[in-house]
Amino acid sequence: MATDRDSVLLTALGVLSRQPTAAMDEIARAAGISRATLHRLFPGRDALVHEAGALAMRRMSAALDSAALDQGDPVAAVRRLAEAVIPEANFAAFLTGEGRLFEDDTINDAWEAMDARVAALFLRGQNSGAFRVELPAAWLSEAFFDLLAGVGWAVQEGRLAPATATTR
Amino acid sequence: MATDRDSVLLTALGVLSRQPTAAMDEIARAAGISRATLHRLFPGRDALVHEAGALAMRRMSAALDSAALDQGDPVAAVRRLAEAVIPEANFAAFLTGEGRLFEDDTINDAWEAMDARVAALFLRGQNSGAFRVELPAAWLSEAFFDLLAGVGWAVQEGRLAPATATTR
DNA sequence: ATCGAATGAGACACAAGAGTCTCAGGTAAG
DNA sequence: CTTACCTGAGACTCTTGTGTCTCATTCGAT
Repeated sequence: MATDRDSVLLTALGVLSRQPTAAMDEIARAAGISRATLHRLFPGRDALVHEAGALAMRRMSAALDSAALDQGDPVAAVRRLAEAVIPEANFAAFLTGEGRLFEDDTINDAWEAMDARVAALFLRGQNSGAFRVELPAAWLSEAFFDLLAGVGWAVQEGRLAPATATTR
Repeated sequence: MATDRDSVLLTALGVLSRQPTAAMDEIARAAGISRATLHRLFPGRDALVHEAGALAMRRMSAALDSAALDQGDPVAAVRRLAEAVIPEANFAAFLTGEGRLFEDDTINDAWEAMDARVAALFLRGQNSGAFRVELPAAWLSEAFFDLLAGVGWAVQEGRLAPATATTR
């Protein structure tokens, strides 16, 4: 886990989520390194965005882990989920915006696994009677990530600073 | 309003919402015309995406018009809104995905006007006691468009065919 | 059948970005 | 101090997409 690569990936994430067509040049300058070293760290643009996506996915998964979705009251779990995941909203925005990433099986599977975990939480809440049952849990999960990406966009455009939760 | 330009714009909309970096070549072939005529219709790529965005915005505005948001029961109005606008969800997905469009004042203003109309509906519902007041109406509007774009993405990726409403 | 306008196909130059390479300068370890 | 390694800067090639042009063909109207 070289911290250097990760720090470069984080700034790349920031640049690319604002401008998906940003050139390697701009990414390198934003990261404070030269284009040459950027190519030394990552063999090409594809590898860069791929690893950036993987990092974003790892961060989101870690956020889900920290929320302990399968424990305690479902309502409280959803609240924990929101609090844990909203700080990472920009990652969600990047992932949904960079559609090409879902051509990759690894990332696609990871995303579906996340989706399944959130859907399981909603399903648990529905079974326990805490949530409404009009909508399938899978839709609720989908909608949750849509809203999360929306928060990410909103933060990027500067019309949101300290976003908070309140769900359902 | 020459229908030919519009039909080309519609297919361009379809291609670009799936792949924002699609080349003029692909767009032309998807529209069944040659690259030359595409350039005869639209002076350049910028003009094409700009007009496509304007068309998408016109369609969404028309959908809002048909929903008569300021009349009748707020709950029924939201339901009408959803039914009118979900068929145009792909346009919303395109607009939110093509972030560069919002550098244009015309499109930006039109979007904000739409946002304001929806926010006004939610505010009206809140004032009449039909909707909850925990969330600002502006947030509800924002979230509504986020979900709409999400539906658009979902349809494009084929995991949704006859999407229906059910809101709140 | 003829004329005219629009279209498609292809060639062309131009620009931008990606990827590679070399070389000079700086830094840390010995 | 010296050496080995890493980095930045710049040049270079290659690819890709854009925009423009020309010319032959086709389609429709007269």
